[in-house]
Amino acid sequence: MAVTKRRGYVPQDIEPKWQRVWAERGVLVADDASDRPKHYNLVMFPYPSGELHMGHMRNYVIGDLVSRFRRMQGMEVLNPFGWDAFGMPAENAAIKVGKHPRELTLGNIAIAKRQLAMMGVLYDWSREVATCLPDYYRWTQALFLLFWERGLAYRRLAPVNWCPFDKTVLANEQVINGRCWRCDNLVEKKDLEQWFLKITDYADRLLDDLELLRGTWPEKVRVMQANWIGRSHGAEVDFEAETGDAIRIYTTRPDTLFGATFMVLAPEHPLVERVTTDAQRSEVRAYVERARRETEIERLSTEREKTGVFTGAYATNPVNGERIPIWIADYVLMGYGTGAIMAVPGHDERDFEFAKKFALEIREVIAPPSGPVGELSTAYVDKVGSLVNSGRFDGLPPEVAIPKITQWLAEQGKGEGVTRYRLRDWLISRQRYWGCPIPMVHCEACGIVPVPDAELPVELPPENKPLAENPEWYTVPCPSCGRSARRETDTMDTFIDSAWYFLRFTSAHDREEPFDPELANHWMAVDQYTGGIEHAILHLLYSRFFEKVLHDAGMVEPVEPFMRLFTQGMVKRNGQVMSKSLGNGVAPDDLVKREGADAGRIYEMFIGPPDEDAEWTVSAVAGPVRFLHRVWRLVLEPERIERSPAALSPSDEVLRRRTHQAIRKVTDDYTSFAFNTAVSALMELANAMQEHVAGGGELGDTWRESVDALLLLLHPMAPHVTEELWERTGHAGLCADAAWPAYNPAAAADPTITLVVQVGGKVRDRLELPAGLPEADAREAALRSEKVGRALDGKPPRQVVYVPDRLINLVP
RNA sequence: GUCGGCGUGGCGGAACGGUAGACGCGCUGGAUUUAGGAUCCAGUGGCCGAAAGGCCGUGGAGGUUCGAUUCCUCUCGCCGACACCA
Repeated sequence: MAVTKRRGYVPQDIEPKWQRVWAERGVLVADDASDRPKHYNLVMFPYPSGELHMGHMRNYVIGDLVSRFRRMQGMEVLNPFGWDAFGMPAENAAIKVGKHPRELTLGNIAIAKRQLAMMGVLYDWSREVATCLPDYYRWTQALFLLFWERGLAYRRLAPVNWCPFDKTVLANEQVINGRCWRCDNLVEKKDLEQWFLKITDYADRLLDDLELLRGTWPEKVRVMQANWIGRSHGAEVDFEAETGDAIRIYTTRPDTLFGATFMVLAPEHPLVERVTTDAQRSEVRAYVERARRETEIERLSTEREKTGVFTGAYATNPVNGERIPIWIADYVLMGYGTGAIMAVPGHDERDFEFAKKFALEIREVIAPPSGPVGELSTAYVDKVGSLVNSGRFDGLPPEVAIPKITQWLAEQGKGEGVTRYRLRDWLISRQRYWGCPIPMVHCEACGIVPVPDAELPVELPPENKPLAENPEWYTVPCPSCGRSARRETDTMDTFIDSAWYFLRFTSAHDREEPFDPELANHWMAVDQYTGGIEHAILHLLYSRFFEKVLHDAGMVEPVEPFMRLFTQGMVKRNGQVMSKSLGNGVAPDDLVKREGADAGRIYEMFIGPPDEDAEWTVSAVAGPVRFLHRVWRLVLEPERIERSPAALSPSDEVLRRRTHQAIRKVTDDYTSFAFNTAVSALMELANAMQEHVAGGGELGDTWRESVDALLLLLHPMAPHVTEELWERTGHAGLCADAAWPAYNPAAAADPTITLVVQVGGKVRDRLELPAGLPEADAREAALRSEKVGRALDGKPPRQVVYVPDRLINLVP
């Protein structure tokens, strides 16, 4: 083996060199026309906020590892990257430092790009996109118009979540416990004309198609999405108020209709004013006023005691004609169902609590299997038992009564079965500057007019101020009649930008359409998508929605965009998530300077299971550093070069076995994202090689095979050092281009095994025996053991359990 | 409250129902070195013991099994998501 002159491992000397070579040779530039099997490997693109730290890097290192691994396995890998570059933080930061958001954003992109490169992370940069650039957002606008044409974009007056700090509207999903997801300020309610995307039209498919992702998406994420969509089946029922108004309620428990002893309307319910009696009016108004002023967070607290007020009015229960009082209470939400409920205190905890507080009747209509309780001390909410006090439905189990009563209501014209969702339409209007303008014009004569495709993009003006404050920009001729009109000044939620970027990557520079359907169909769906759990709901749900709409529009075949999803855990330091604001991030620059990119990458994979959070321990990086020094020495330093004898020496045999066992283990671990144990397996291989050398083993063909395997297996994790050693050991091409080593099961098989001998389930001895021993022989060998004899006390075992090549258990 | 996830040495963590603690950090002892955050060898869960060996041990209590870190039931603790959705 030709070995270049020995020299210590100095990562800083070799890393930039190989980064340059990979870039020059276009390693990882995807070929649309390749006939190798395609593998679309994608990591969630980031918002370019400035310096990256090793917390961010975990995602990119995993992605890079997968790309390199799949490529060596012979796949044509598409591994693009881009920037989710619109958003309010850039706008706010820009104002603070007196720069333009574009300038700031592009500067941040340059920083991040350099940091990715110094970690040896490769992408097909020829496909780079930034959502804030016109050649991208032109197509975001085109897609918005497509949604509009398909009736999936609409505008309406809506009570919206308003963040007073960011001065914008937020989607429901962006309100966390009543606070803004970005700035954490309390969110207010406001009525505004807003743009929505009709994601509710796709609620069923978004829910049902989660089945297609069973086993390939984390169960946790599937459950979160299902809960978010929140489909429930129930019935809408009309209760007639004494004013003659029908009050429609929604219930999932029509079987409890006979137990409805009062009704509750949300304070915002439109019929509140109409039904309220004069005597109660001032009290009701005061309550409604108070509810309005209360913040979401106060109102939604379950801890809080129920409040409410009687309207003075009554309604008729359609199933039994009973007269029941109508109350107002803020525990009923206008935003769900019909904003009105029938209250069944006997079988609903909230209604029970309310009834107790206001001394309203509690009636038992579902008896548990043990029989009616009579006086209920708590709401009985289970659906087991049978109906009582429910007229001709008495005796039916709830599951049977539900469809029966629903059907009866429909026949009587008093209600119908309905399906409801927790999912709301997606509010996409934002009222600031740094976002994708909604390509619409408001004309007094023509109404809302879409900007013709030929006039796209609607470009942002240069001034960094809300579009609504920029008359020079928003005053335009109507595309339809030519008269002076006003551009839409809302921009789109940035989650739209990221809801289709994976499609744009398949033909990133297409000038005719958002993406080329043929190329999209070639590359889609994404084979492996990797990112943070924080996007479990929003980004993934919206992307799935877009994929389905574009599928329906005939633009792309797959109905799901991401075949496999992996969500990596966060990297913490001192118990807290690495973040800029906490100042506890580990900078890749420092790491590269000290330990080198490769050791950093290995440490990041070795730190723990990749789907779990991990604690960054500075001293522990030493392990990977030492490991790479050892690899370097092992590969370059042994100087005796001997010819392999015809037959393998015992040491060679062991080495060969360990090598093939490592090939199997590392291949499996990379495939199943068990990167931490893959590192262990590689360390074990290096230790085996070390033993071989120390024991005076031959450095012939077997040795060479081990060296090659070590470098190839290690390459996806530590690309620079392996590339350098690959070259120094006389290989012609790049390690990155080399084929993944083949696993030979015969070579990995152990000729002897350690048989664990148990007596009564306790380990008493371990015997070195040839593999594949028949039970009788194993038993004989076990019984010969002195320790076993002692444990058995001379008596023969009553039972013997034999697991070939592993264990024999003698039960006395 | 509901739904998830997780509890294993001083630390990060391994372990198809079959040798608990792989691999690494740290630590202890030794060897070696003109350089490197060096390197090499041995040891390192607890208790008893000079040793051989033995006993205990995966948050806790039960259960299934020849055998349980792994499966089941209950329970405690931590973390996360959702949270008055009728």
